[in-house]
Amino acid sequence: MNQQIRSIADLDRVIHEPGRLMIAALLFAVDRADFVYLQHETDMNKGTLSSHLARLEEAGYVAVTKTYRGKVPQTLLCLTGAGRKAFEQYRRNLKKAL
Amino acid sequence: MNQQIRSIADLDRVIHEPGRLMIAALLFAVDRADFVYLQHETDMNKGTLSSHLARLEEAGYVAVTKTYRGKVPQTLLCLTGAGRKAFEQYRRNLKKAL
DNA sequence: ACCTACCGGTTGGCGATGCAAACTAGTAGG
DNA sequence: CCTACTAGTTTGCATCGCCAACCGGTAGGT
Repeated sequence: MNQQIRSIADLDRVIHEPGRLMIAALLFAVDRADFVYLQHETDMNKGTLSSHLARLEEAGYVAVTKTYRGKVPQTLLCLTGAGRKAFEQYRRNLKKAL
Repeated sequence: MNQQIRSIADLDRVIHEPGRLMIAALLFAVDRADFVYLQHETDMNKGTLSSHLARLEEAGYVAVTKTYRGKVPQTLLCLTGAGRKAFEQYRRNLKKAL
């Protein structure tokens, strides 16, 4: 099993899922975003977005902060250190492979 | 929804699955391989490999040729034109995104 | 006060998917 | 004949992604 192929087999499945990859890529770039922004940017419905965020949080890759903007609730998301690392590692692996 | 993110959402799920991505990358490089070679190269068990190959064939991305090497059966795999195209498109999309 | 509509998000149910164990078909050796 | 091996395929299950329905709260209309 050669090295390029190995790096594909090692891809982090949490990040690999396109929905979550979009989220990770966005948060990696902007560092902090709210739920609604992500929803529009990724073109996912709320349910899908919510479940992907839950998965990323559970993996320790994003931090979720619930707050209020005036009187309306707002959920803020940002990548954790582990999240940035995982995303960078994921990118390296893919580059090695392709 | 910006362009980089769009290109993630457009990733071909048939190719995106790591098991199949390995197969596609290998076949893209070597152009023709048999089942056993793929199995060792990808480190998948036969069942997994078989089902991924079936999916790729059904998508029209790989051509499956059953033949014999002496008296033992041998299944040869190679990427079709559509397969090469899909793989190249997949690579372009990822590069745009990362 | 009540009703309706809307915003921000979560949960439930279901169909699709990946995976490995079990199975099949044919070959070779004892 | 019996056992073991090669080369794959099928079956069953557990997980996953996705959308619809739901929930809590706010704002506006009557």
